[in-house]
Amino acid sequence: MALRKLSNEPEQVHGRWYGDGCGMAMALEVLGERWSLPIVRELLLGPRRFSELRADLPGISARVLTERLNGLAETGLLQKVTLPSTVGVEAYELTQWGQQAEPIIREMALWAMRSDLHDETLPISASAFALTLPMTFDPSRGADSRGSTLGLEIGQHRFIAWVTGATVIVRRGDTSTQDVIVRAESGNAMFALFYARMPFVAWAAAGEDRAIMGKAEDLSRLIAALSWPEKAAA
Amino acid sequence: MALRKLSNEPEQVHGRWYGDGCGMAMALEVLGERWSLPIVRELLLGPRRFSELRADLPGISARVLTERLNGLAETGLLQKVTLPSTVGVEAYELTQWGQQAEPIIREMALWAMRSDLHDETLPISASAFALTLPMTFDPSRGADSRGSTLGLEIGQHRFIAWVTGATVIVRRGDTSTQDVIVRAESGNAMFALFYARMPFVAWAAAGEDRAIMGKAEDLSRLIAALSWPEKAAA
DNA sequence: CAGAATCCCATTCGATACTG
DNA sequence: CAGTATCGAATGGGATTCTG
Repeated sequence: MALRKLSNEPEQVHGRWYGDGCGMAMALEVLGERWSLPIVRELLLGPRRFSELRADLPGISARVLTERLNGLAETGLLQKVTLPSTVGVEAYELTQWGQQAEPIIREMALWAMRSDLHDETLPISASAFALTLPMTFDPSRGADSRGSTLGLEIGQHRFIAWVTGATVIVRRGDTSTQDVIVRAESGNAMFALFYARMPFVAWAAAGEDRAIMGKAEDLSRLIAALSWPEKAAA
Repeated sequence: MALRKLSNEPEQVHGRWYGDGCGMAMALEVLGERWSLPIVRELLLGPRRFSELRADLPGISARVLTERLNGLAETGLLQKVTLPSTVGVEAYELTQWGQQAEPIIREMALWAMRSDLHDETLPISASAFALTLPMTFDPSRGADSRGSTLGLEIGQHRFIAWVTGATVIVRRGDTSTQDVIVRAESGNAMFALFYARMPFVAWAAAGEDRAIMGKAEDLSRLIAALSWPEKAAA
């Protein structure tokens, strides 16, 4: 294994461990199990509750989610917390180290986006969409919105985003006071607006609960600064 | 699934696929199986033969290696080639797209290196060691070696490396004509020299087939510019 | 709602042996 | 050397049920 032993488990010279001193192999042992990375992705923008994770990761079973959360907590990627805001609500939050896995997820996503095999029409979670903004932001395309803030409402999810220097910051947060607010029912609907670049009016009319409120020009400027990676693979 | 269907496989709504439009999920479907990323890592610095891969990935079975090579070839990450140098020798080579997976591996490795759980004393392959050089190179630490080249001899492996601008380039290649040549029996031995920073003489004496030949000061300068990430996790 | 406990099947992995 | 073939064992993980 590429992990120091956490407890006194039986010596397993073969078995599941790579036994490889390369850091990548150790990362695989911590994050390589099925569903681990999607869970981390869902937590990157803020703590989530068990049922929220289940809802945002269609296909995961309660059993596997429990196992992964416990495993990731044992290895120090996340921890169970009681949210200060509401009373007694428990949630899972990335540790600092877990948060630092973001570049791994970013590079995987950017790599996949460049492939013809990637199917953008599949359902995409609110978090996954929100994370594309910093991934695809290209500061050379302008969009210095003088501190203008964007509110993103995707189903029940609420994010705020703003451009600072060469990057976009995204967090979960209250959308009500932002300069421009965009609402849609799903990440895929947001994709149509931000990357397929449907005209605002047509886009808003194409769904039940879609809206663009506030300074639409700020939104235009941000969208213009996003660039989906070009397809480069066979 | 997050892959467009490659052929007419049975519709598998559940099963192994994430069904997630996020690029990361697609990457997991292509690269997430056990041994896939270690195989790609071993190919990053140049084509390798079947038996070489087996030797450099201790623990992989012929069956799994075959399966992975075929699978990765199907998805376009690598291809079987006949090496031009020797007659009729077949090997596996990354495609351009496969080569672009390097940032994924780099971020995973850098992330793991920062963890206390990472055990650097485990065996490390020659390729994995060679790949650490560009990962840990910090141009702000000097080491502009005026085009000086380094030959790395690790067991039967031969790499050349040189500093260009802010990065280190590493490739498989002939070591005989380089400015300074380092030879050792394993990646771990190299680790002791480059990162544990044993004094050259003591280091060379600590193993059977170790040597530093040529301009030792060039080697010193390079080593001084490498910085293993600091441990940052619990 | 948040998980623990069972059950059970499909897959996968690894070891060994075999072949062109 | 470059894989195939076969087989046993482990386990991953989906579905269901139960509990506090």
